[in-house]
Amino acid sequence: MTTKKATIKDVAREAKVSIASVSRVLNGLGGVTTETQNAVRKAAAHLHYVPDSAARSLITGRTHTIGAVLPDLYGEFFSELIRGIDLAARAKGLHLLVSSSHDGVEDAAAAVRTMRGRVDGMIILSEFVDGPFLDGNLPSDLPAVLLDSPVDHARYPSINIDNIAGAQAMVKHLLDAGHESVAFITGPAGNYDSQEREKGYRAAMAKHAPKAKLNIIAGDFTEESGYRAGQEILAQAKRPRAVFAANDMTAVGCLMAFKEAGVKVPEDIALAGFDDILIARYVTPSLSTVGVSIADLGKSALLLLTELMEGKGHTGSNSRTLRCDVVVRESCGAHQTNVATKQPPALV
Amino acid sequence: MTTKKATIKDVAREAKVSIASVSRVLNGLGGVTTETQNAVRKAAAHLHYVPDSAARSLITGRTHTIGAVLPDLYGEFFSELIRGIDLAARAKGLHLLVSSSHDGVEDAAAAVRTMRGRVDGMIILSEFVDGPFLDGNLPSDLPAVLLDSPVDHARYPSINIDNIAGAQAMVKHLLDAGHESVAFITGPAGNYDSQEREKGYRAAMAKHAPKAKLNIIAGDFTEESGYRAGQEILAQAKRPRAVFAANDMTAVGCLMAFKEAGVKVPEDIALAGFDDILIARYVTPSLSTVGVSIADLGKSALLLLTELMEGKGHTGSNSRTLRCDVVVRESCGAHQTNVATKQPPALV
DNA sequence: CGGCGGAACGTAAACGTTTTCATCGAAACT
DNA sequence: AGTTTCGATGAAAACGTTTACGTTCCGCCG
Repeated sequence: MTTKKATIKDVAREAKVSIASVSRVLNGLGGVTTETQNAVRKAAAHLHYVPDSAARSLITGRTHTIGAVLPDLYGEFFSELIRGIDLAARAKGLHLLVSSSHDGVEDAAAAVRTMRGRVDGMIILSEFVDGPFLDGNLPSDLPAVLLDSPVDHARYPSINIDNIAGAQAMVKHLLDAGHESVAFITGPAGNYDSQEREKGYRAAMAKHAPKAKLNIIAGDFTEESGYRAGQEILAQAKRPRAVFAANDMTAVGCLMAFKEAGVKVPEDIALAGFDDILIARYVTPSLSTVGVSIADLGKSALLLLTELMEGKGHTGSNSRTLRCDVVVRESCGAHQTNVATKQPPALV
Repeated sequence: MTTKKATIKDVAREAKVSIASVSRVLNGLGGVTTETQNAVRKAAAHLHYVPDSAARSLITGRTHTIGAVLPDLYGEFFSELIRGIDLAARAKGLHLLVSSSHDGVEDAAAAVRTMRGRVDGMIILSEFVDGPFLDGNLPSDLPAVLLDSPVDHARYPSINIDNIAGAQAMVKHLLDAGHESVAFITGPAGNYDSQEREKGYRAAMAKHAPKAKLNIIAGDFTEESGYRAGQEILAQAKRPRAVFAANDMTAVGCLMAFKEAGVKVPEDIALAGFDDILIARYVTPSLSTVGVSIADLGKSALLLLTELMEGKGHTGSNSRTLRCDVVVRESCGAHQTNVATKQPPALV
């Protein structure tokens, strides 16, 4: 990195060709002798030439950058998501412009707007986006994919976690483990994920324990709310045999309440969460939960976005849904080589 | 977002002025009548005009974007760091280009190079950077600040966590709590943070327990290595009364080994980590540790970077160091309103 | 041998800004 | 009243590319 930066003109002069030829060679457009190709490459290398991305963007209209607009996520979710997006983006030769920590509509709108013209596409994860928001803040020709969003917009596909199936599977698992009554602690009232998970809970109960009564306690995804919900549950006349919290932090709070009251988990009451955050493995007892590969979510989003960017418009049905898995640990009472639930031997 | 995008010419035509005046108004350069100002603003608003950032970058040479190059960090550290940087950047009207998950020199070098020309400055956190790396991959006129790096480069300042002081404080705390012998579990051999923390351990021991023998076990920052180290410690002829691990994950692994062996923490042996990751609060017993405000680290880095970008070059001494604090929880045996270690009443 | 097609290459326009410089008029001075 | 000064404005250059279009040259076919 010695002197001033070399331009395409310098390369052209050094290689004794026109700038058009330099451009052709460096972009691999063909129509150039191998001879001049070599001359150009040599000159470019010699001068440490790097094309000016601003000039290029100006004329091509492409930035080779995609933008990610994210809310104030908890650590792990955030890092995994970015990791997934970034890795996939790099593989496609794209840069990643990040704007995180938005906690209001106006905040998110501002972020989206300032990215205008700086990106070729966007990945948006925000509970505030809806149809009007998108129509009002996104240039109509900018490809975008929505993450974990209920909105079904004609122009923008979305990728969702299969909350319903995941919750359903966990509730079934609890039921199968012999806990005939299971309570559910919700997330914040308007939250999409929470609503979906509740649907899963209801569906599983309806299907596998039709005569059991539903037992739904309000929470808001915080540890604090889980703690209160736990106390509430202990105060109930007829305690449930198991508790399924809408996310892991809530479950952890609930666990604290149980511990404090001397109620044993899972012996007295089983417990499960959703998300499989890192902490889940380290609380005592370790927390059974529903896991999602967040990195895959990010990767899928980017891949879908690049498809959009490469012309094929949103056909209206390219939304995808990502499956999630029950991860069994100690808190649900069905852990380890449990002889009772062991599989029958294979027939061969 | 109705039609095609409006350019400065369109605004000029609509406002019946020259493009120069439009530019002047929109950039607040003065030398324009309030009358024309209004006309321009009105026209711009009417056309939904947004200046083309590529064209602007092309001529001004500034991108209003800063780049962050980061390794494969664990969740919380990563998200907090980005959050700190992003928030500070937004406050300064800067965008954030992220490239994460680098696990090799070549990887990091590539990331740095592709950002060339797209950013006005860089924040780099990588164990691979050293003098030659910087000289070879960074344009000489590009401001950059290093995070948590030992390199003392004339051109690039760095911001470091005060590992030594933090470790020293924790060891002193353990000693003060009555644990006369404390062992130390290191991080990976070449790791800078680990080395600094070890220095702190040695310094504190030398100062506050000069006759005690040093007891250093090798680890590598992983939970697994902590587990092995824990077993090793239990096998020692003369067990230490306390263990200080170079990071929290190691401490957690160590804790698992102790639990498994039926050794009680902190009664039989006290334990402390470093980093204050989220998990530290949730293990049983909760882990005493040394906390750092990572978000502040990111924020400081950005602020320092903007100073560099605003002209005042690196004076050679604008490296900063961020203090960290002992956070006392259960595992060190000095928790709660411990009368023995209460402060004497103030003299007034 | 003349015309023609195509490959290689160069010229110049275009992208949308910022910024220098010249112009113009009016106000302010002598 | 003539001249100067100054503030507001516009014309045009410049930034570094890509790309449409022309030009040249060569080989080929009729």
